[in-house]
Amino acid sequence: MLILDAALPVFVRYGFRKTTMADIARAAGISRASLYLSFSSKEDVFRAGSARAHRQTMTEVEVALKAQVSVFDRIEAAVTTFQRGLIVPLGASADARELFEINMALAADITLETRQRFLDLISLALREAADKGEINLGAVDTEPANLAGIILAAMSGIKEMRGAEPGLGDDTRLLMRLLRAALSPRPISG
Amino acid sequence: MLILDAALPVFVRYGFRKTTMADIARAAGISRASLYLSFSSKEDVFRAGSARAHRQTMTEVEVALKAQVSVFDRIEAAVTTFQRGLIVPLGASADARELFEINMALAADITLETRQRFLDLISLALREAADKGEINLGAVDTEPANLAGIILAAMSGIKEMRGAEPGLGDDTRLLMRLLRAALSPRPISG
DNA sequence: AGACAAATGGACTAAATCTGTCTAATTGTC
DNA sequence: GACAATTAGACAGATTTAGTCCATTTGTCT
Repeated sequence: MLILDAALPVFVRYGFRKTTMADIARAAGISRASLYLSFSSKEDVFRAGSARAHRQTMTEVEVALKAQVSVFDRIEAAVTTFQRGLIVPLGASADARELFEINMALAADITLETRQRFLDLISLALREAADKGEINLGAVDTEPANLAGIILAAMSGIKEMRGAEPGLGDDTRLLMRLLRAALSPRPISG
Repeated sequence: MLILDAALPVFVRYGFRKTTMADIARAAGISRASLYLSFSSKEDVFRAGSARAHRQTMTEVEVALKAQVSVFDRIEAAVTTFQRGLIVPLGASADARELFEINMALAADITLETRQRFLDLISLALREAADKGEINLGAVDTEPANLAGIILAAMSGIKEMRGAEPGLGDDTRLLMRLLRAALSPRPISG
């Protein structure tokens, strides 16, 4: 949807409150009347935009998890994709907090569903890798779902602390090295 | 003035229209009531902020023109300072056009005075350099004021075309090399 | 040309927001 | 406690916005 592609950057730039339907229509290159033919309210635009971004990002995440590389590389790619699609854009906004709250008020279901689906996909990847002997879960003695939960929690924690700073990528890579070292079936050094 | 230091980034971020007195007060860490103790209106805040930025930048420009280096280096430093203080910040705004127009509506006098003063300073530097034989104006057969005018015009033209792109600095340096080559008393190649 | 659907400009009301002003209460300082 | 500075909060009036509606225009198809 072209309108949503135009609307999301406007929300990111001005925040929800300061963004008007006229702003969105202008950005989309249509009239305000036309905008109301597609969406019934500003909340509606935002909800649809959030849903679109979540759907789009998850499609990319699924692609990343299908690549013919190690499970670590696939998970790292999935995490990076998730961050770039749903975390960094919000962090780049001057009104990140407002947008987060509005998103939770208007599109909590989509957001929580997406988060859960991301968890499931990571869990599945870990479980399959464990079955193939690619990784060794015995060393950390836990279920794939718990590991996936840790990864997601660390991601949001890193985001919380670093905001839109460049260090975000570094911390994420460090997290991935940790995972790699902990789950590799053979000792790293010896 | 702390309030103005806080207010200007807000104007740059949201534009004049979308910026409210509540936004400015919040950014300055004071109450809206207090803000009205110092300024009588939003226009007043903007005007004072513009004046402050212009004054501050011109002070820096004067310092740059006093350095003990070649007239070319002094002028280049002055131009860079001018750009960094008054051009780039506006260009970084999403509402650059609105801010420019508002500035011309509310603070045209300050802006034009500053521009004229900048012209005079550059002219003076060129004239003094010519008197000392550091540069040769005969090759271009014109007055220092005209040369200064060209420099300022080229600056605004470059800004117009490149916006906030990184190429702005490159074009400016090229302009300075041109100036250097044209005014050097001895031929560059022989 | 004529028929048809989609998009538009513009008008409109009600609700929300913002401005600028004011006062009583609060805060911090001497 | 006295004092000045700052504040929260209320307020009226002006401006902006949301959401709706319709007559007109635009573009497409036959």
